[in-house]
Amino acid sequence: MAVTIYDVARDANVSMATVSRVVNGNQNVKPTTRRRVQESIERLAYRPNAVARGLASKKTTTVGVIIPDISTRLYGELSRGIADVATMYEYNIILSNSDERPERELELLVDHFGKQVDGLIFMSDSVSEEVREEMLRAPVPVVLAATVDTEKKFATVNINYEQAAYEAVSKLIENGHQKIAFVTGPLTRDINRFQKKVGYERALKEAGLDVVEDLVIEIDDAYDSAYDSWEQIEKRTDKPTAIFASNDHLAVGILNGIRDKGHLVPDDYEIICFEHSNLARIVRPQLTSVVVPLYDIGAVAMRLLTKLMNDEEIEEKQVSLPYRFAQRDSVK
Amino acid sequence: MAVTIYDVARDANVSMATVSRVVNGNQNVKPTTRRRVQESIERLAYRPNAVARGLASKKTTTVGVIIPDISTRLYGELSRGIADVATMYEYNIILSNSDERPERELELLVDHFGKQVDGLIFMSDSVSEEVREEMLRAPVPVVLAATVDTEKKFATVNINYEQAAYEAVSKLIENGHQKIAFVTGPLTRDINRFQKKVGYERALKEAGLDVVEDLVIEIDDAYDSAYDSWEQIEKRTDKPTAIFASNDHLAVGILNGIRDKGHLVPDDYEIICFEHSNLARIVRPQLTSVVVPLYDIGAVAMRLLTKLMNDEEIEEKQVSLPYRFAQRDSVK
DNA sequence: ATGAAAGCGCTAACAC
DNA sequence: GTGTTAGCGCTTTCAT
Repeated sequence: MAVTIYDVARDANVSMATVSRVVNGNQNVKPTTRRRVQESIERLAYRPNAVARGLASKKTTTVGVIIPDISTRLYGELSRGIADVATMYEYNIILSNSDERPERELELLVDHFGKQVDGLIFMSDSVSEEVREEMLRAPVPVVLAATVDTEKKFATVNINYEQAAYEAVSKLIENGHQKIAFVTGPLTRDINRFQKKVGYERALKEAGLDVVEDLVIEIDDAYDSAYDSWEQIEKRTDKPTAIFASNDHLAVGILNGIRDKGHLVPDDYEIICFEHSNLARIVRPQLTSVVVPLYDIGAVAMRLLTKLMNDEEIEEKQVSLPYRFAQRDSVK
Repeated sequence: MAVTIYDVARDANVSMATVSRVVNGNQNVKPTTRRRVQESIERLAYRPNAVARGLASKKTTTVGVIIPDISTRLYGELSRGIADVATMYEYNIILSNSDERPERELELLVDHFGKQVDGLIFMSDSVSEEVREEMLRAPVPVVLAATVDTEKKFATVNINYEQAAYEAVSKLIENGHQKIAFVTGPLTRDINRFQKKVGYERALKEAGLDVVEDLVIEIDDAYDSAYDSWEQIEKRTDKPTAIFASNDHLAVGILNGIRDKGHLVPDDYEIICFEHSNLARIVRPQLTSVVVPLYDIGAVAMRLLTKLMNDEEIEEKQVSLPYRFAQRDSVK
């Protein structure tokens, strides 16, 4: 049996309450008894049982993190931001992958709340009605990170994807392109449909260009899909001269597709994308892109959550972080 | 206040014990009362409190995962393997980043054990004496994943890095190279010093080649360091004609360094490396490499842990997984 | 098949 | 400044 607070109390000749006080840094303990208790703790190698503490205090110092897929660079980086701030505030993290499946997200929410997390950070490219309702019923604060909440009901941390997409496409238009493709993962995902695509179309319209549905190329969100898609795109009579890609691995797929066919970027085709990793700097030519501050989104989301958990006043629950453009070599 | 097992018991006109039985699927409940209890659970929206359950049962159905850095592809992939098997066996994961810092690893171990995890998976490129001792004292099973344990005291899941390095370097030798550099992250890390470097040297010796310390190029384990290092390497009078890199991002750094100077791979220099991500397939030329089954290492480690937690018989605690070579274009 | 009751290890009033 | 005591919400003997 592990040593408990009671064993320490007996050893130090004090009550459990006093031991509890020194363990929790309560000031109302005479220095001499504090020392005595600390010695007993040391000698017996006492380690507080966080589960018992959690039951008694109703705080677990644990937060839940529901994430689509931790093995991607995007969510790996985001998680690191969350984790570092969590460490700073002495929270542990229970991390679960949802694969963007609404039923799984729902299970996970119930599961995490059952584990009595003190708060939760949720990430997904779209939020189903059931998931939204479950989060609205949450017994603890919830923050959405890099996740679009069209109804503005939740605390969120994002960048303005719509505006960034608009600006990215506008650069391509300024360079004289008339036919610009938007290569994207599933448009069933809110972030693609209601943010990036909308920004893309707004840029086109404002420039007086036609919005051609055929130039919206919806594929699996994977490098290989993008690579393979180029062959199809190139065959078109009305093929694009520039590509706006939803993220960097898609962009690199297109880029390699183009180059492996013997064409040149940016001479024959220009490419711009959202950047989620160092991939954009690794490939040749390096990709011009919108740098998404993933780590910061995670960090700010976690910081926001700590405030919510402490019932602190929040000035603004919908945080929009700045992004920047990295001018590199895939756009002239 | 949340609804408790007691509320359900009163509502269904049974004792807490009976509610507990139906919640836990115990067969000793009359079907009619089972139904009645389930209806009450439904109506009151009762959700078991996992913390209370953990305190009473001494099982939290949570495992700890201590990992160097979740934002890297290597550990992201490894984690996903762990997480998927954990989900399969209905465990949650508490995930913490150590950045390979021994003091932090130690804190984390104590922290996780305090949270009463039922088991723990530990990853690190080297294991300090203090960390080793803490894990030996662990109150629950521990499995090392992708982590070298020279003394074979722990349950581990790995590939044979030494042999793989040996084979990789041998390929380069077969192609006629006499001066082969080993580009690696810090040699303070056991996996580099006692596995990969040893395999590299064994291949050299067996082929009757000199082992030149100058050709062991120890740098920060980062793309940019590798990229920058090429400039220095190239200046040497006794420069290598082939490179064996400790991992793919290092290899790509070297590759880009070489190409940006106007040289060709594999014509001027050949490169082979350990592969931890799809980066090796994304760059041009694609990298010939040793494919490390990261996902599987994670999955097998977690599976092993479940057996240990269930006191099942283990045939072999030191698991060595197969690896394979991907023959691509950076080696002729 | 069901219930009563004793904890699990700790926190948090409250009393002294 | 310190001790007493009543829970926190559940599991788990042990009776019946």
